[in-house]
Amino acid sequence: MADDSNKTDQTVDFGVLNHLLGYRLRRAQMNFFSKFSEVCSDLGISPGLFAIIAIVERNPGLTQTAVAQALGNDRSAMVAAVDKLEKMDILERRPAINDRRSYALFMTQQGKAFFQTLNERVMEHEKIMASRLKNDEELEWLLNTLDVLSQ
Amino acid sequence: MADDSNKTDQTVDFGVLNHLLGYRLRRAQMNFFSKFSEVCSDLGISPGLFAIIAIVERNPGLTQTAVAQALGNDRSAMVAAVDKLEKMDILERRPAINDRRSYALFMTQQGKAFFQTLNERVMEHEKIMASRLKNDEELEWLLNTLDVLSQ
DNA sequence: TTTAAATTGTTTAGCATTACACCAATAAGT
DNA sequence: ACTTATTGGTGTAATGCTAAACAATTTAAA
Repeated sequence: MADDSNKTDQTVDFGVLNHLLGYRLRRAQMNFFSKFSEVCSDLGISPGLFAIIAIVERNPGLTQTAVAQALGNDRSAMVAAVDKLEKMDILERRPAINDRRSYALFMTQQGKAFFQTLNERVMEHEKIMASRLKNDEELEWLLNTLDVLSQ
Repeated sequence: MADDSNKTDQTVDFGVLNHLLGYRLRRAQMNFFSKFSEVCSDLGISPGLFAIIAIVERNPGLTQTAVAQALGNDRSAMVAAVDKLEKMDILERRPAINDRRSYALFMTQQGKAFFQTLNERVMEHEKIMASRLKNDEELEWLLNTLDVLSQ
């Protein structure tokens, strides 16, 4: 009806926004981000830090830039992150054996144990969110579809 | 095999990260964000600004906080955004008729035309991304699924 | 009616993220 | 030997998000 008076009713028409993948993706991702923070903030771990830990845990000895490239981050952003994780005694820098410029990243003993509990929490949260889907097949389909849209 | 030597091979094992919805969502959303910027940065419109315009276009007369609540933003973040959109002559603040505290937001004449071209670009980009999916049914399913994961 | 509480737009500050240019040390290619 | 590329690191600017505070104003309570 598009009258020129002020809107006082509660309903808001989202129009094209409701059919845009980008907007829906943003809402879903922000929800995951806040939920993740609720679950892991007391451990001092953000989603970004968790990603770094997960990569180093599965690929011990990677250099900082290798981790940054894998995650699509800037090299410079790794410095503060690794500094923090090193101070938290989760991982450590060791001089690379064949390149005196670079460090190789390894989990500390305590870091390995820390990742266990951290991973448990994340997987628990993941299960809760995944339980909103119909079945495992739908979850697999969603993961694949998101991957298709990521390149 | 988890040897203690430095990794020199190209392949990186993403481990649990590959199966986490949050990580896949983030990658997909970041891809959409950068693609959106490529398409609309010359118009000076970010995804967040587009959302505001889309809401005001469909709901003329909403107050700033009403738009903020609809989009899940903070009221304070609206100020700079509306300032910018007002300077770009896309929308305007009018004093609310029944509340001298608040402004009602309306599209300008030029703003309506601007939204036309802006919307065309966004929908074109949307079609390209959606074409990666199998069919319209899959797109609808994805939109619904993302909505389920957004609350 | 008077008073207290809530709301609106706004400003400001802090925080994290991202991007970019730059640097010294080192490695690699010619 | 010499040039170029790479690595970790620093600094900086822009951005987005939160939270707190504030004056003006509205609403609710007494």
